Amino acid sequence: MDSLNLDRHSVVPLYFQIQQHLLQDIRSGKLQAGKPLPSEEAISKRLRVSRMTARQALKSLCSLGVAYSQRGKGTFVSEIKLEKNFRQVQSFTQEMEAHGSRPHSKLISSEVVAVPAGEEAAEALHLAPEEEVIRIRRVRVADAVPMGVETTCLPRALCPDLLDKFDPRLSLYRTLAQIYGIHIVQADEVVEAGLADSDESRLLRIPKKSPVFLFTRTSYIQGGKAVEYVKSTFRGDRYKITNRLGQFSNDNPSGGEA
Amino acid sequence: MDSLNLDRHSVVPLYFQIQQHLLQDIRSGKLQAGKPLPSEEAISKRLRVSRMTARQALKSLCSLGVAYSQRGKGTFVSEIKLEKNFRQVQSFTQEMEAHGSRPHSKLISSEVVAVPAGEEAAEALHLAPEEEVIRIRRVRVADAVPMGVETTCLPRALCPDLLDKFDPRLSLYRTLAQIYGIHIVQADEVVEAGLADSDESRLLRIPKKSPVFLFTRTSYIQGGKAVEYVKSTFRGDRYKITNRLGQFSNDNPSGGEA
DNA sequence: AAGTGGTCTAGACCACTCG
DNA sequence: GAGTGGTCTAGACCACTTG
Repeated sequence: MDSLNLDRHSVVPLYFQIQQHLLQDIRSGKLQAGKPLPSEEAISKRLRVSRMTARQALKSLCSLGVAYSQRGKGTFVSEIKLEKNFRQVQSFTQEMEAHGSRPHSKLISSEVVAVPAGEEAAEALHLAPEEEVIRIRRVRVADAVPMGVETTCLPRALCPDLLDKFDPRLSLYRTLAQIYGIHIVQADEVVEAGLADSDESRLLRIPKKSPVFLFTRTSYIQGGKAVEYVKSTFRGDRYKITNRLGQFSNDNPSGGEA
Repeated sequence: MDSLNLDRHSVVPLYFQIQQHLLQDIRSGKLQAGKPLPSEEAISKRLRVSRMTARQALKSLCSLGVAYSQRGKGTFVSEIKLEKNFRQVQSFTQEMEAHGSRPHSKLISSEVVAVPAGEEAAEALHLAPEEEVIRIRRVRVADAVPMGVETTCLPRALCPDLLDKFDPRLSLYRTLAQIYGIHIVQADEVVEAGLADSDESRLLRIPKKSPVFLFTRTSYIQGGKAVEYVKSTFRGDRYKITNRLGQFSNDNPSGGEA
């Protein structure tokens, strides 16, 4: 806390400089789990910022999950490790890279098709009748091991020339962001447990009726417009799901009593 | 917006009264998806609160996921439905009730045991050597259909007389909260896809080698202390997982560019 | 140029926890 | 009673978007 020199002319907000500094102290162990962080008053006085700015720094640590506040007591370092790889909206590519594996994909097919009304994909993407979608079917591979089969549908209107510009071995999400400015920020996902059919077992090189995950995912951009509908099958013997549940952002003055 | 009378002497914070009012307008359709919410200025002037208070109301809507802000443009109603039942930290009981089913449980066994060091449960709960845990094994039932088998471990030190006071047919989480003041606020969960063994298939009344989910869950209270370790097996034909991914709480001034 | 959200200040009163 | 976080005020300057 002492050694921090705030740069008051930086474009980086003061509260963010403070947040980063505290985060560093937590990671380095200078601030230990369960111990109180400096109070709003203390930060305010020592760094000569207003209390609201100090408060914003502390609250941002809370919403990151590395701290928690108790009225009348203080703000404390959480014992929960943040650094682990929990599930976010991310492509297979990002997920595998975060996990230390080298991902790539084998293209099975890619096409432009008109989805009949009533089909799941048309429902999920709110397509107009007979609106065209781009459909890409790929085998997802990590470190030369086939992990899953994935079929992605995107409304053609959003990315008309995707099939010309997209190298199907690379990350679709990165391509969408770089070329079309489409940033997926949220996804709804249904996971089922099932058995591999003959097609899947051949592509994934596993015995028929092996246990598999069946994913159905709809992805959204900021504001909630659906831009992607994906169905995929992943190997149960090589793939597992890691979730972190809870951690409500309690903007509820009751503090979340139930 | 017009008809709102703020109660300035209520214990309910002003920002929360405003938030609730806007939430109602969104749910009723008076404020439609994609349309701008009243600006901070507008709320501030019309309701005669400071701009920071108006801002807090709007930001709380953002962190609930029902709105999003764009610098220089405004704050808009998100198209994403919030009302759906997404996965939170909740007991089987709560999950089934939210889904409209009547849950109960059949006790298979309950005991106090000393967990050998090195075992998974001891690791997850950070138990001292030879520390005792309470272990409860139950079949989870929804509307008379057996859904899964669940084995829960809790450090005995936290709830010494749990086995006397807990009706195993009811919600464990509710009992922990009511009797011991233990509020589980977060959980880490690993999900695997597998096949039912003979024991599980008998208890769940499904064929052997049916597809199942295998859950391993560690639950935490505020501050990150682990209080529960659960392993469970759920039917793949009757149970599915619904997740909402993403929705970062961006306390990052960059706005989350990647 | 006008409107918007993002940040910041320097105060204030309150309810809560703890010694 | 001293210290803490929760709420609130009435201003301010900035960067950004849009017409």
